[in-house]
Amino acid sequence: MEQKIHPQYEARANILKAMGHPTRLFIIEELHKSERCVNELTEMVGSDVSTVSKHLSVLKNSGLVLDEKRGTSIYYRLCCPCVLDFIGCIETVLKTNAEKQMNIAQCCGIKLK
Amino acid sequence: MEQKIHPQYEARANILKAMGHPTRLFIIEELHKSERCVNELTEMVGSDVSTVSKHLSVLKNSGLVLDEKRGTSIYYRLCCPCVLDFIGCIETVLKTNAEKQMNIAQCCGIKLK
DNA sequence: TGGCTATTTTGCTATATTGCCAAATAAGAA
DNA sequence: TTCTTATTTGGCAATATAGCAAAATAGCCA
Repeated sequence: MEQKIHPQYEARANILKAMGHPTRLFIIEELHKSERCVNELTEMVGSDVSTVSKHLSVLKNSGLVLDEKRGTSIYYRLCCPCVLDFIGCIETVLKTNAEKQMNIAQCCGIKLK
Repeated sequence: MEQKIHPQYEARANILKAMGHPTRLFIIEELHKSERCVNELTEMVGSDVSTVSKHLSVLKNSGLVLDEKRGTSIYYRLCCPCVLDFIGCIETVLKTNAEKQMNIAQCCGIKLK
């Protein structure tokens, strides 16, 4: 039986899956601005520190971030800043969808603000 | 209580999540080459047609693909081909990780083929 | 109409993810 | 050493996802 979906797709999907969570996406963007320790990120995210730690571990396992211990804290930073280039395209998708919905609404005679 | 993670991140994460599955990633790449109907994709993927249909519905709901009925078949095509630009960066991440692992192995005196 | 083809939906089970709490770990300061 | 801070881990419940098979739906053609 032929293997149709190659391991290559698994590897790529893992990275996209790691990015596919609002909190992790937020963290990625934050780390794009500057490195941060768990404590700081927890403050920004607003959920339990263990939750943030687990999100960071997902990002680390997928190879998207690196960590470095300095003093009493562990600082995380983005491994490949190019992942932020995705956002532009994603915004294009979102905009396209929004416009599509607007057109549908207008065709139905619904007035939008 | 301040809302820390904005809806914007939810929307973006949804698109990344939709891409974060090996089969769906395969389908996206296939649709990048040319539009395809469910039948053709099912053949290529090698799993049940209902499974492929569900994956396509995920991609459609996230706005990544469009469908058009022609004759008895429904043809899917990529909405925003730019999503394929991600792959280059993802490969960079994967390559970086692979090299990191190789270095670790070499430091441990493990010989690689 | 009935049969055929293409696709989607539903029902189901197995598995994975999320997020919180509490406990464990690590390391610096007193 | 004990106290404190920073982070990770384990346990657990709620929720979401994946994939198959069967049933339902839609549209074409004789």
